Amino acid sequence: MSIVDRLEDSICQALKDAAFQAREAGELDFEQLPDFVLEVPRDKSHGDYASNLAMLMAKEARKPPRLIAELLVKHFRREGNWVAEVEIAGPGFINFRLDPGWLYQALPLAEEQDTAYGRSNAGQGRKVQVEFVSANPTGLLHMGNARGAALGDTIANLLDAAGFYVEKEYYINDAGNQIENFGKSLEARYLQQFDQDVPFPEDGYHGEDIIDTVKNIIKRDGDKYLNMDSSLRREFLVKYALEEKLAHIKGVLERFGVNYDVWFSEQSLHDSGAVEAAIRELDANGYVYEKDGALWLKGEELGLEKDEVLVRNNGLPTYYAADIAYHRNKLERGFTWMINLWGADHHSHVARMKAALKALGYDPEQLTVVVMQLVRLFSGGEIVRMSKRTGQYITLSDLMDEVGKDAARYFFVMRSHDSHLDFDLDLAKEESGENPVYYVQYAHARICSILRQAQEEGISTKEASRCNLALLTHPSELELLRKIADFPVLVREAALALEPHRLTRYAGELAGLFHNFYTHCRVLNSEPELRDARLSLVNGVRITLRNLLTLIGVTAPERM
RNA sequence: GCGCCUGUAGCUCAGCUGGAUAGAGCAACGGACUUCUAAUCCGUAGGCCGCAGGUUCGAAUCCUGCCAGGCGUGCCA
Repeated sequence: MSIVDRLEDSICQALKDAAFQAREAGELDFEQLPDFVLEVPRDKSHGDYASNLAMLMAKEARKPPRLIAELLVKHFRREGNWVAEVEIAGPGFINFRLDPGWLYQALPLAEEQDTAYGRSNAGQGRKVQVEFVSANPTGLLHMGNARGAALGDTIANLLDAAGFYVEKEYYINDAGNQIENFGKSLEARYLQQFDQDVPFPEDGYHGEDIIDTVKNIIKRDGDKYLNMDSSLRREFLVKYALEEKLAHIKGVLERFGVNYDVWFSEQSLHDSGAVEAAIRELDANGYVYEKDGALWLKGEELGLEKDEVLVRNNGLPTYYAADIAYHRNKLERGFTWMINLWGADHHSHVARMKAALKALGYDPEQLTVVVMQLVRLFSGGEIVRMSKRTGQYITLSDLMDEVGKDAARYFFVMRSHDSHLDFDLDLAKEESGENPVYYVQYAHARICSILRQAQEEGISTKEASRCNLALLTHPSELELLRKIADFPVLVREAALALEPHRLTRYAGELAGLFHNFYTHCRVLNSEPELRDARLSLVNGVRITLRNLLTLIGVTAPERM
């Protein structure tokens, strides 16, 4: 448990005890304590913590909030919770001022836990799966996929740090219509390479990349597929192209710092009969009927807007049916929490997926879909136009060439997932503090520089617990300590909320506090005792920054 | 039409389960380098929190209606 949690728990407990004691003394009347909060006030003059308990009790106790606050304060016990002062303010807030001593505990803790600082056991080993990107293996990764990759990977990192057992998975859509389509497109490009005048399929894949793919095929196998039955030819072409595309996607994601535990093939669900089995189970549960030669799911009965097709009248199961089988498979593998990252264009699928889980007898709450809004690229203040029709777009690979992995990952995580993301290419390339990534990385590099020089000057680093940390009294030092102490709470809460953007926000704040400290406090030229305490502080910031950047998938450079 | 998301400073966005006087970064303006990396720091200015009601001690936050933008509303995925 983090020192912040411990502190907050003990103050809350003392508040509750105070209320019960007041009741015992016959001064206060209530049945049950309301759900009150203990929070950090915006305004520092309101102390380190404030509680609204007295105001919430006013109605039931039929006493003015300020009077209740007085009673609570009278019975409030300060032992063991670092509370130095208690005061009543405003409409009935109880404000607490703490002995700064509690903050100093953060440094020995961070130092001792080192790379584990920030981790917790909130998840208690619960088995969770994060499925993300899952782009069709028929093309290249675009900006939407890139955002999904950065967000998904960071969410997985967060959950891992919060004590969950996490597996990352990529669902390969290697079946169904789009593969059919892919085959037609490949075939057309293939034949075109031999100067045959074949029309390109209307809904085909226009990307230039598949022209390269067929060229590679020709390089390897020549005209082997030229005089061949069309369906057989497509089968060969698709098989080759899927392998190539998938290998490419894997490579790009690896370069982006994303490594999956499982690559799951949709086709395998068809081959194993899992799709059929899922439909049978839905049927057994009474949610399936036949109409117009197709099999339908009784969506309306499950709260959907309309019924949905599971198997088309041509006998082929829909993507939906396969997805139902897929999620059933996930649950059968023992995951009790499934997290999917989907683009906003798939949001209507969320309700359908949850309805299906319900129909299978599972709790829909076991699935959380993080829906991401669209990404717009900006360059020179102008939107970079992308065309799906012509296949002209900036890929994740291009983006990394342009701005680097660190900036790309940081920028994608910076915004809340349900907010549109304007990605400023110029800013991401900028090597200055205007670029939020550099700003944070620079703080880390500066710290490393100080520690390096200390070492060069032969200053031996002392353990935090052996330093006189009470010498750290400058406001910028206290704020830094407070921020470091908060880190484990931040990680836990960002994980449970599935909100990685809290990390980048915190990163900017922590780096800012450090830069401020840096200009106001000297480390190496201070008196030895103070110097050692500050070295310890700076080291605590280093550990926190490094762990933080690691969660985001961004490097923490020692020099810049 | 219906469903989901969004609307907060000039721009890009935070604001956790409702809490005290609404925040950050950038842009603007004014300052700070003999001293551990100026890729930095400090200060100033900037707001009917889309609009209108409601809930209550208290609303950017919850509810309802409206306005604006995005996405969706296939036997596509």
